Amino acid sequence: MSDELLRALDQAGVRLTGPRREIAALIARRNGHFTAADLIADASKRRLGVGRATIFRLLDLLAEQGLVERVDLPDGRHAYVPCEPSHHHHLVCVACGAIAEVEDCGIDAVTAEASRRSGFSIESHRLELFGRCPNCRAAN
Amino acid sequence: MSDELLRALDQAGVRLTGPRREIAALIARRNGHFTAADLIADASKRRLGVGRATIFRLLDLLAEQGLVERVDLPDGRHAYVPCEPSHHHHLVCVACGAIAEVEDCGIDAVTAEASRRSGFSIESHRLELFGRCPNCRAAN
DNA sequence: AGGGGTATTGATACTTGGTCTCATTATGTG
DNA sequence: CACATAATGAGACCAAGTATCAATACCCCT
Repeated sequence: MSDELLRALDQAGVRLTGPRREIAALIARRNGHFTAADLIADASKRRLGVGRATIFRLLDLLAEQGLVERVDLPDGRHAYVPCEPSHHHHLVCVACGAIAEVEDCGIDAVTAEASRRSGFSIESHRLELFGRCPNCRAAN
Repeated sequence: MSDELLRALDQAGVRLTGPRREIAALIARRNGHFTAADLIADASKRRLGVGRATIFRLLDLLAEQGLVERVDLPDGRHAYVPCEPSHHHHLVCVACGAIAEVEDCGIDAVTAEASRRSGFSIESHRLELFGRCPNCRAAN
């Protein structure tokens, strides 16, 4: 539900405005990833009268809070996925767009090894995994 | 040198045209990553008369051959990095833009673990590491 | 070496994803 | 309940990339 997003925004000290509530609801009723264009289309379909800019602004805010994250799909498009604010990575189903989160499962060893070999100090990383979710596998 | 890029393009059966040679030379004389805009600026500074579209088209071609790869920088911009065609990942220096390549060093274990936990079958992944190269570390 | 089919080119228009500005409106604090 | 201030929507703008298309340049063939 969108309550969770709204609660977190409230925590963050931003105003809980009408448009923000509406956009949060749009995000909540999608599952898996979505693009900014999806939200814009949803909003205009329902004649919510919220502006393009407001949608992008809310996405920025949510991203700052770690409630949403931007992933770059293999085809070059960008999508946003709602998620927990802790550090983690995403598994994206290339067939249906479903998302799963995986917490760290050994990446640190990889970054340590890369650091050792290259002499770089590593500050951050980005890992995205693409594949097929159990449902889509079952459906062939 | 740009010869390597040109040779590879020749292998791939594309025509070795004047504009392509010139753009390849521009790429070769950069080190580390660059954006399409960088190349466009280079080209116009030297009055090469090559069109915007041609630059993007060559980048596509090079990307198809795996001679160049697109990375998404942490700030959201896109850059291209020249690289070997084998599967690997990039270490990007956030200070100077230098690039190092690391071959697989344990990622497979991570993807296997993620797959086991989530039930997804994993087809591909993208890993980018950001940090500081030895030079920039030395320079504080 | 030269002709010619075809890949490639540059110009330009367009699209997509996102940001900026600014006058108007809504929020929540006191 | 008033008011300072955050947030909004409209629309211009920007950056990165794609599509179209007539003109050009490769390079294969002989």
